[in-house]
Amino acid sequence: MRRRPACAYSLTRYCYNGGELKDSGVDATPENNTTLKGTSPVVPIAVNRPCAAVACGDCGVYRLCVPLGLGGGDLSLLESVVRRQQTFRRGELLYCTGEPLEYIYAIRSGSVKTYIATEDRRVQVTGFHIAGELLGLNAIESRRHKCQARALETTSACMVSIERFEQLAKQQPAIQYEMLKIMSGEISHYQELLLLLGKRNAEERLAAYLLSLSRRFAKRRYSATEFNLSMSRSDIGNYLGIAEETVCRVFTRFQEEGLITTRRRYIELRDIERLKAIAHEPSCRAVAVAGPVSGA
Amino acid sequence: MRRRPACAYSLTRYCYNGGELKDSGVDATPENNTTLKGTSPVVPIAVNRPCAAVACGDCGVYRLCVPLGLGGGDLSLLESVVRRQQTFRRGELLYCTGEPLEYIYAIRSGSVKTYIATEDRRVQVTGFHIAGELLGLNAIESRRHKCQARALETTSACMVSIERFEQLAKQQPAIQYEMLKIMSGEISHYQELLLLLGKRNAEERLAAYLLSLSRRFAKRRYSATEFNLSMSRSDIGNYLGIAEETVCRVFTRFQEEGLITTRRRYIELRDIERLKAIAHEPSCRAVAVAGPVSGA
DNA sequence: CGCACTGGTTGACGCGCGTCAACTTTTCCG
DNA sequence: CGGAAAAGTTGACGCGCGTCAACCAGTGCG
Repeated sequence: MRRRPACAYSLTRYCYNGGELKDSGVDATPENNTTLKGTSPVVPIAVNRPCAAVACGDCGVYRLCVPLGLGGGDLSLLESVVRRQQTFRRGELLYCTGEPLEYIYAIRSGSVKTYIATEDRRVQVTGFHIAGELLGLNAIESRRHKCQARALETTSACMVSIERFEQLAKQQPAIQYEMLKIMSGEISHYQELLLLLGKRNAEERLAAYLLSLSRRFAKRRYSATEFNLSMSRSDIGNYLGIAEETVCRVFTRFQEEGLITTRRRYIELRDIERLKAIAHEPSCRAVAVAGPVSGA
Repeated sequence: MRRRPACAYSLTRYCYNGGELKDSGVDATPENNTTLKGTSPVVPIAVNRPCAAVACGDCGVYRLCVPLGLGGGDLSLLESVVRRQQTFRRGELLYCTGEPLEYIYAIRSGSVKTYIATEDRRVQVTGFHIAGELLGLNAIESRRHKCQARALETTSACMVSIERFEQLAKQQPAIQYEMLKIMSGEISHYQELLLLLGKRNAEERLAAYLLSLSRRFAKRRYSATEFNLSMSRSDIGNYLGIAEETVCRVFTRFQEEGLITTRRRYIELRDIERLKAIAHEPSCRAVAVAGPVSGA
């Protein structure tokens, strides 16, 4: 019952500095796509870029604005709640475990990872968040952040004061209800992730991961088939519960099979259908759509 | 890249009938604790029992009632929303994936498992829910249930009409805010579970699992050190992402080490401190408490 | 009472993937 | 520009745990 070797070595592996980095500005973005030798010509549009702020209509907070009737002109009510966006550089913390909850963050551009750290120096990345997504929702209960959030690249976020938000929400149940819906969706997301971690092997996890990213980019009007990963192999592995080396190996295998093309953080999905088959995707959708249907 | 054996065999393993059972009434509850030969005498109080309804003050819905000022006498407002409890027998479904969301369930006694099933016949148990906990929250966004909920034993639940609840919530933002908090807590719970599935070995998972159950029972005024598991080894393994046989083996090892005593579904925690050490529990608490503190 | 069935337990075996290590490529910064 | 550190890649090796299978212990039913 004493510590088994499996854990002893984990200690070194997950002894993690939290990804602290000197800001290197924009990373790995193939501004110079010419570095890609021999692969298909890169379509010059729609690849996700840092610093390309999404339009309000593509933004996660949009769903919070609409019920206030702010879709059209008057933004003054919302302005009173939203503190204009702040920019975080790569490696900067948005918030830290244990800190009192002050803001909900809505990412306008860039990307962020959230992670929890245990005292024994292990880390679990709990999510990657891209433009249009919300951060900090799981702190509402305890009033303190339960994870760290760190910018993976230069990131701009709208900060919604939780205090003012609550005042507003008291007058406007609709806005709060939208919030409920977002959180409900988040719970479903985590449940699917559980399935991934509990029942899938490395290939299935990575295929599902790539497709999930693809879908989220598509929703934000970025290309669904080629994008730059802002997170390292190590972060991906940590998130999916597999070793960094396994991520590499599977990516290599995928590439040999013609499923994807990678060059460091740039990735292109070349056979989405087969990726879906590996990830059991059709199944998931079928299940979601299935079931007896009646009104409301 | 073609299906690997690992998955092929999984198919049989997780080909699951969903736990359908003829109702056998109360299961495995050692009414006859005399069947325990040679172990320490069983304390006759406070072991969790099926059909022992919790008091309102220990119930998860209590937090929904208070903001309405119903703590004291007038329950009429709440009565308009809560449909008096319904009883489900072991193996019965409370709701099914794909069904339109009609009720939020508050468990008054008994226990329920929730699980998602993929088309390829694999199953992931996403949670066990005991008296005082809420079910169905993750369906609010999609208006359809995203998982199945099945009674593990005879279970009584208060059913809150989601429609009436929403009407009420429109007039009473406070009640909705309580809901937000509950869901926020649920998200945190899933994040911890992710850590468990992604970074822990079988012993760590099971130790954490037992302690989590213990804490939840204690919160509901049941014994924290001895209780009856209403779920099978197979369900536990599924939930924790390990094989049923591994659950058995680890339980056996724990027992040999004097950490627990088990006899089928009855379990007694005999050395909570060492269990916590295995589960890295002190760490978790330390982290939760740590961090710079200021007001609000 | 005895058979069937479900749930739980234990042993044998082997594979997926974690670990370690060596190496390459890219990025960083004086 | 040049050295160092970080990130990524690849190969070798072995262990934790999943799988298979046999068996035991309750429980229900004819």
